[in-house]
Amino acid sequence: MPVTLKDIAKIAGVSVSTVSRVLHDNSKKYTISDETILKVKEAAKNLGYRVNALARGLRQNKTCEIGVIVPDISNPFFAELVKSLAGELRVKGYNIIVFDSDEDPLIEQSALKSLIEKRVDGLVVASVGQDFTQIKKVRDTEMPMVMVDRCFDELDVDSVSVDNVLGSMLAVNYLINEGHRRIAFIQGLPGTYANETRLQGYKKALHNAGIPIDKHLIAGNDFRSFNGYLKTKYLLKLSNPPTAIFTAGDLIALGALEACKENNVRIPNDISLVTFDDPDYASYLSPAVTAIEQPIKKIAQMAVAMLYDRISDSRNERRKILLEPKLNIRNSVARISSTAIKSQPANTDPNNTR
Amino acid sequence: MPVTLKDIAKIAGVSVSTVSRVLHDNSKKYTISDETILKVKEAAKNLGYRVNALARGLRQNKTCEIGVIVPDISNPFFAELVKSLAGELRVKGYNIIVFDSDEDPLIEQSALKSLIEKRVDGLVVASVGQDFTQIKKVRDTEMPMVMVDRCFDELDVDSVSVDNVLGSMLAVNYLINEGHRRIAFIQGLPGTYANETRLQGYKKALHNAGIPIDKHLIAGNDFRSFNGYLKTKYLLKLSNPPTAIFTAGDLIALGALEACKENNVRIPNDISLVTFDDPDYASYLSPAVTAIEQPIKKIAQMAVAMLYDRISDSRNERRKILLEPKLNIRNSVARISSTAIKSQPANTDPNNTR
DNA sequence: AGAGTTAATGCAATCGTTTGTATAAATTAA
DNA sequence: TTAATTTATACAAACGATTGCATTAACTCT
Repeated sequence: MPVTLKDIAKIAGVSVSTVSRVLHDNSKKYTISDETILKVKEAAKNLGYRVNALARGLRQNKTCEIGVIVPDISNPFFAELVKSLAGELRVKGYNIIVFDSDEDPLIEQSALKSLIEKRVDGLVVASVGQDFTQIKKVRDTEMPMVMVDRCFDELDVDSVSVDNVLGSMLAVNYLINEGHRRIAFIQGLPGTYANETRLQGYKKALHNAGIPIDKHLIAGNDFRSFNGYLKTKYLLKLSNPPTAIFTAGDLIALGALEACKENNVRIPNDISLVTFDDPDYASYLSPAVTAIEQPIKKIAQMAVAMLYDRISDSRNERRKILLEPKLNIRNSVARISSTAIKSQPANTDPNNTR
Repeated sequence: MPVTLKDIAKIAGVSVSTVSRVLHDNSKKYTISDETILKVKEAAKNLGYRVNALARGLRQNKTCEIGVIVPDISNPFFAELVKSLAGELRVKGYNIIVFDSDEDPLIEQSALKSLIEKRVDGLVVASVGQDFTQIKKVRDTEMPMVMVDRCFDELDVDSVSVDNVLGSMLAVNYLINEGHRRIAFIQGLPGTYANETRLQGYKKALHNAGIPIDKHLIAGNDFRSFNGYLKTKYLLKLSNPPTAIFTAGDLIALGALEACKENNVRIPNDISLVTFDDPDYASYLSPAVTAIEQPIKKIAQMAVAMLYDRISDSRNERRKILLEPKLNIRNSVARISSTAIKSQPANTDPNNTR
């Protein structure tokens, strides 16, 4: 059985409260003789004392734990985010409890339940959901919470994310500048914040350029790679296929690459590719993929700062932070001459055997 | 303030113990009238009761939490491992508390401390360490623990990992069969289990083939990509450079790719590459990289099963499990004719401008 | 020398559960 | 009808810490 204050008290011949003060209480409110301090510390060390965080948390009504929920920790974006959050929080004296909701609202819900029961001091949530009833319930609690990446426009809640609309516009504008007109969008899970805002940016960029939106060029239904694979196959089979694909997430792009490879469609010669998210390996892909980079570290920093503010003072007003994305140009986009676009179908490459 | 059993008891007009039994106790040891059950459940629902896991854990002496420590959660291998562990444990009713030690033994140590203080029911540890004094101390506790991926040969402790020696041999034997003789090894952190065993396999394969070990061809000192980058640059500059590089981890391979790209060294034409670890994106890299795949899901399953055994019965003997790795052949290795090898220096390609 | 301080420590309540034992009322058995 | 049993519930002691208050002894001041 683990050692308790009581055990130490017995051996050191003092009371439990004295032991507690020696070991944990730094407020010099109580004076304790050097001799006692020595005896207690000695005994604690010999017995290998470890404070019971449950008992302490119960008594102090705080746990120094922050709950983190992400939809998919194997997605490099979230892995990096979790790492950054953990780093930021560690220096502030907090540990994190991570839940992977596996893109499943039910798991997310049970994760929320668990974390609340554990009495974490705060929550950082990247929600799967298209629907915010559960999140709203938590917000209406005194539980400090900030949402990251996946949040809800309509819900008044602290949140930090990248400016997805701007990100998509950067990507699509770049494609347009390179001469593309038929630009497909393979989206993630419809109804989610990340997806809707990215879609919105895509549409806005096309609209600004006076390019009508062709709904056959918008496909996809989740953020996984298989979705990218399937929808790329579909797009390549269109009678009038796109000259460029913009994917809503890194995994989708991976799937798109696979589909192109299988169909012997070369990037960027036969079709161009840009993706939202910029994982470390993007520059080593075949070809190096042009991508929208999110400032992950900064997202984590802001989220932690906001959470900290809310923990300290729950009564200030809620904020929604948008950070700037960045376009990293690599080799997955081909320039198309505008004459070619006007005079003939996009796919002019005889090697393209799709 | 959160709702407690007391609040419910007051409203329902019964005692706290009755409330507790209605809400949580499934042992039909105590009979409670339907009327009371209804009243209590009603009140609990109305008040939005959430059990306090701290109080419960304290009383029951268990938390249903498992601590997980990994050296780098942004490494896809560990991200995937954590995800698998979380999935396996969730169905068994356990949550996980993840710590990222950031390859730092001091952080690992403080993570261990935190987790023990939190009274987790068990630990799954992929240790950074070259040194197992801390881990040994934990093992000698009644805390159930299993080590994964990074363990210690000399320490008697439950562990699950891939057969690293075999994995390296698969990789190196394959290179040898393709005609390579000058095979470099870019290693990870020396002194760690994963590294030493992989190095051992590398040496053994060379030895079995009667190829002497050239210590200039063994370089590197951690598992990060920058290490791969630097050491590849170094290897390329050797007067008698290797014809193939075998890297000890996926991130190292990424660094190697970058260095080759910068030096206009083509893979596999100018140099071949094989890596330990096989992340999802490996097949989409430029070129698709031949890699040693670890059965991550199986590692997680075994680890959880073993941990579970130990939690149920701490007195059975400790086991060390080795799982089989798999060689996934892709396009990063060139066949070298044996005549070329015998008659002239390995690098015969005039395009190689290193 | 007595009053007032200060130093050093102990007592006991508390946090929110769980759970063994006790108890009262209702039912059954003899 | 009374003892034995069952049903339904309450009491109270843990779990291991923290912390306001009380207490004792020693010291300082006048």
